[in-house]
Amino acid sequence: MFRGVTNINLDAKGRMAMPTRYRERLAEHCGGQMVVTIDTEEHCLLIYPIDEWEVIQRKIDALPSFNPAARRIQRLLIGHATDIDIDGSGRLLLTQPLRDYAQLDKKTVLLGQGKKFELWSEELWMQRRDAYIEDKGSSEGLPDELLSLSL
Amino acid sequence: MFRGVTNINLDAKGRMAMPTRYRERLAEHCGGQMVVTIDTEEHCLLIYPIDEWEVIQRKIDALPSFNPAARRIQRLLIGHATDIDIDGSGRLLLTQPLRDYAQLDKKTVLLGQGKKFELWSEELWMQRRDAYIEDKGSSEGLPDELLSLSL
DNA sequence: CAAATAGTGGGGAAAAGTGGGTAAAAGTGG
DNA sequence: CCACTTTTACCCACTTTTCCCCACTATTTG
Repeated sequence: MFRGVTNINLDAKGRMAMPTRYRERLAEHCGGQMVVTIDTEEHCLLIYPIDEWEVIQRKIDALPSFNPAARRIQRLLIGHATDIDIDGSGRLLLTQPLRDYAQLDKKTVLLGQGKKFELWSEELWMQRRDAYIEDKGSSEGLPDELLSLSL
Repeated sequence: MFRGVTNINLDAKGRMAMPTRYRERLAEHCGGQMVVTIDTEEHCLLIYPIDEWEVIQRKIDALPSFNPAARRIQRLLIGHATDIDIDGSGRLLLTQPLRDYAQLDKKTVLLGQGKKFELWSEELWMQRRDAYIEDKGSSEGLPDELLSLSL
């Protein structure tokens, strides 16, 4: 279970140093093999350990091909999914298309999100986060599981 | 069950000394491993023993990814959840993002709240507390469990 | 009033982050 | 098919930050 927020600077080559506290787990869990793809709802990247990703890809593959929404998800998610290994210094080399999509320059933010990570441009994340915080109390559309949640 | 209110000064490095009366319980209960995250409705921090937190995270993780309200909670709560161990002197080193969110400078207030703690900036807490006291009698919207509660 | 315990502050070793440089590999064109 | 160019990946060294530990001060209690 990943969690927590980390500010990370990409270097001139577009490499992202994975925070050390995750590295050991990732190394033993999947040998540092990751899959990076895009979030279809937000301009951020999703970073999965390869085994977690494969489970998800199988589910997406199984969606009905003639449903337009399903096709959209398939093309976007699977189409952008890129295999990237963590190098000897614990870094991920992000490809140009991925960086472009999420508008990543130097300053980025990595969010632990359970079985995956999200990578945001710092600027975009701040905006999104502030919007979310403003948004409190709007409890329409909450799933029942959430309404009964006791924190 | 934690309870009670304590005034605590953060030091120059942003460290918060956990009151001694809680330390022993926390040490044997979870080895001093804590998880600190933000409250999505108020500008304060939530501090959980790690085992309590893991239960909550599993529930939140399981929420549907395409529900916007669920995404909001996931990004805010899990995204900000930071693993922090109590150091040899019984202190928690709070990260910059967490301190920023709750507007913590030096003077803070720690509230025991059952299975978790809340940490407020003293100033914000005073305001909030006064507002709550003013607000008495507004018993609309109380859940049934509360209406039938006998103190 | 003294001793013990809690609170506070800071310094330094170790680890993490960062930035190239070079060698190998892949791609391209003649 | 070979040679040249460009890209990729791996490695090493340097800088910065983190965190751990120790010492000092304040406060409480017997």
